[in-house]
Parts: sequence; structure tokens; C-alpha cells
Amino acid sequence: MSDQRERILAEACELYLSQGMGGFSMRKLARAIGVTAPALYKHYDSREAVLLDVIAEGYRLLARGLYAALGGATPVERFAKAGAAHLDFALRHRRYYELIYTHPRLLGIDTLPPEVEAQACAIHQFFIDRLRECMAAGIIREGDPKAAALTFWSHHHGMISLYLSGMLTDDAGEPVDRETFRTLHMESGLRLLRGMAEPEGVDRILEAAAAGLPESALGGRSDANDRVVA
Amino acid sequence: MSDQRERILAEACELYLSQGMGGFSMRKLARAIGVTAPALYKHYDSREAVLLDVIAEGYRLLARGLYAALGGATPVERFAKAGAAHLDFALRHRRYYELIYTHPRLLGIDTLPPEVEAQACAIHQFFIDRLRECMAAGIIREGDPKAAALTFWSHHHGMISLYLSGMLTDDAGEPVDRETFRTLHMESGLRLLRGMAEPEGVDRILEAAAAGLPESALGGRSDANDRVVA
DNA sequence: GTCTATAATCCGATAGAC
DNA sequence: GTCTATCGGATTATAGAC
Repeated sequence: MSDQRERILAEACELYLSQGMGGFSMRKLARAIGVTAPALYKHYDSREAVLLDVIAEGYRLLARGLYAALGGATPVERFAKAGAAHLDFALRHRRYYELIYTHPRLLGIDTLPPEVEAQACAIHQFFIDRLRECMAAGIIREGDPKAAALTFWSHHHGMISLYLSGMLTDDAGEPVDRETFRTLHMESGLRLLRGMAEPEGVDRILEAAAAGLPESALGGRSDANDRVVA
Repeated sequence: MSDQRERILAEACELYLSQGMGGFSMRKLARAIGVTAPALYKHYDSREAVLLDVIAEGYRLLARGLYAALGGATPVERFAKAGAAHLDFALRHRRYYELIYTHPRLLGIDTLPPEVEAQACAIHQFFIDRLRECMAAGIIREGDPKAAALTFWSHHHGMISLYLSGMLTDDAGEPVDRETFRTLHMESGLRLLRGMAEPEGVDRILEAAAAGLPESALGGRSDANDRVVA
């Protein structure tokens, strides 16, 4: 990769990070670097190519943090470090985090390059492996590591996503700050590990859920979503 | 509200729903309705005004579904119905769901109107109330209902978000279909209720997490995010 | 590799006739 | 309420000189 191409990528990241998708145009990018827009096309075929490279950079950064967790001496240490690394990534590089967890279609991208897809799968697999070895070590309840990783990952990502979207507010209705969020995140993680229901409560909830299954209770017209989702 | 204004709103939803933010322009909207762009300005002051109305419509739709859950006879039924209504809303109106859980800044909106903010808070409060009455009924472990609602909500939203962003894939790497997702969602919810860790595992994880706290393990440069977040 | 110039297209919004 | 015409601006991308 040429020096100039590196420079373009770095500045594209900076630009995206500071202004989001709205600020991401070839003209602004060129202006930030100090050249004119057509010059960029000597290094990238299109705007989409630049964006894909920014996404790939986000994955590289996340992967670097996650794999550092492998330095933990025991399964439980690696598990804790992996969770911390993922959270740190989201808090320190929130734009990259949003980019990674946004459906490519919303970014105007039809399909991600196989190399990036592979990295996304690798991250998923990384969490599965952390759960698997914690099960073997008697830390996490035995079961399907893939299913357990999904539960863990969902809770983790859900909290981060709610925080980043500004929906986590304190009693005064103001968005919580970063340190408060870290505390909430850890407390909630503990709740996930210990379980939320009273022992006999689980069955009661199961019954209620099963009873309500047949009908789709939400009375709304069926619109374009069906097409989009299908 | 005039008939035409209703028609504009309906078509704006449809347009955003099917094409995402990129497809949401006054010109495309006018074309979809069969008028010219300037005609829209007789009904809405600006593009942003239309977008805000679409968002408000999403909240109305979600709220309608959630409050139908109050028809449940017992706390546990209302809890189960509320979860099902939220999931149904996400699956049937995925664009509305994305819109509601997207930071307004990413949509080019500085501040939501107080009326919409209030509705967002009401939804959060709704989940808290469901948890509170399940605690009183001995279904959910006693504790702070607000904190418990956050855990429940995060897991719920996290799974939906991962599914909608296309990150949930089967063994062949293909995105899972809707029915498979419903199954995964229910199984994962059960795992959350029962808890993931072995009893003695919780303490081990706590130790490991506490030991790793002081340093931010993720070695990356500190970039524009800090400015954005602050 | 970079420039100027330009093509082609899209955007939000307004003025004024009907 | 809707139209035509238009302003002023943005965008991606290309052609061709240097």
C-alpha cells in the first residue's frame, strides 16, 4: 500500500469518526488531505471502496483488542478480558462500533467483501470459544457454547447499543455518562450470570409465553417490512 | 390532519421502510405519491418535519402494541405479552424499530420534540413496571426494578439488533431466518432467566474482572471518538 | 499523481401562476 | 393545493493536460 493510500485511509477514518456518514464524501475527504477530489480516484476506485476500507480498519482494530485477551492465563481471565476489550472498543471507537454493527444495506453497500465477512465470523467464533472453555472449566453452566455466546453477546451488545443511541437516561432524563454506564454494564452482566428469575418463576413465564404464542398480538398493518425482511 | 397529510406520512413510512435513509428525499416522496415536490411543503415545513412525524408514528405503533399487553390477567402474563409485543414490532416493522433505536444525530436531528422524548421514556417505564410487578409476584428475583428492566431490555434489544444487522448466521454462514430467530430468542431469554454461570463461577468471574479493571487493555490510539462522546 | 474543467445527477427550498 | 420554473448547492465520477 502506497504512503498516500495510507494517508487517505487514515483521514477517511478521522473524517468518518468526527462527522459520521453525513460527512463522508470524496470532496470533504480530499479537502481534509489537501488535494482535489479526482486525485483520490488514483488510489481508490470509488467512494464505496474507501468506505469498505474504513470498515475493514474498524474490524482490524476490534480484532486486535480481542486477541489481546488471549494473553489471559486462565479461561475465566480470557473471558473477562474479552468482555472488557469489546466494551473498551465500543467506548473508545464508538463510530467504528456503530459501523460494524450497522446493516451494510443502510450504508449503501450490497455485500461486504469476503475478507471482511470472514473477520466478522471470526469475532463471533472468538466469543464462542471463550464460552466453551469457561464451560469446560466449570465457570459457565454446561450447554451449547454457541447458544451461550449468543446470549452473552446479545446482552453485551444490547447495553452498548442502548447507551450509544442515547436511550439510557438517569432519573433526571439526562443520558448517563460513560463511567455510570460502565457500572451499569458490570452490574447487569452479573445479573445475567446469576439469572433473573426465581426458580419457580421460570416455569410460570414459560407457561405464559406458550399460551400467548399462536396469535401475533400486535395489531398493525403488515407493510413493506415483509418484503424487506424476506 | 388533512387526508393528504396522512397520505404523505403513510408514503414516507413506506419509502423509508423500503429504502432506508438514503431513499428518504422530498423528491422521491413526492414522486411516490404522484405529486411534485413543492406540493409537500404545503403540508410539512421541511424534510426534517416529515422525518420527525415518521419517527413519532413508529413510537405510536410500538406503544399501541405494548399497551395491548396490559390486557394480560396476571403480572407474568403482562410480562410475557410485553416481550412478545416488542419482538413482534421489531420483526414486522423493522425500519421503524431501527429508526427508534438509532441515535437522532445519525438521522441529522439535533433534538427530538419533547412529545417524542416523553414517549421513549414511557416505553422504558413500561418495562420497569412489568419487572416491578413480577418481582412483587415472586416471579423475578427481588431487586431494583429499573436495573432489572435494563438487563432484560438490553438482552432483548441486543438479540433483535444482531438479527436485524445480519450478524446472526447459521453454520453455513447464511443469515438465520425469522422463525429460527424466534426460537433462538426464546431460548436465550430462558438462559437469561435461569442464569449462565455455575454458582461458584460468578465469584471467579468477578475476581478476574476486578483484576483487569485498572488498565484499559485495548491498545489503540485515542482518536476523535473522545470528542464525539464527550 | 495531481491538476482544471466538466458532465450528469441529485438535493432542499422558494416564487408565482392557476 | 398543485403546478412550472428556478435558485443555489451538493454529490460521484471522468477527460485530458501537465
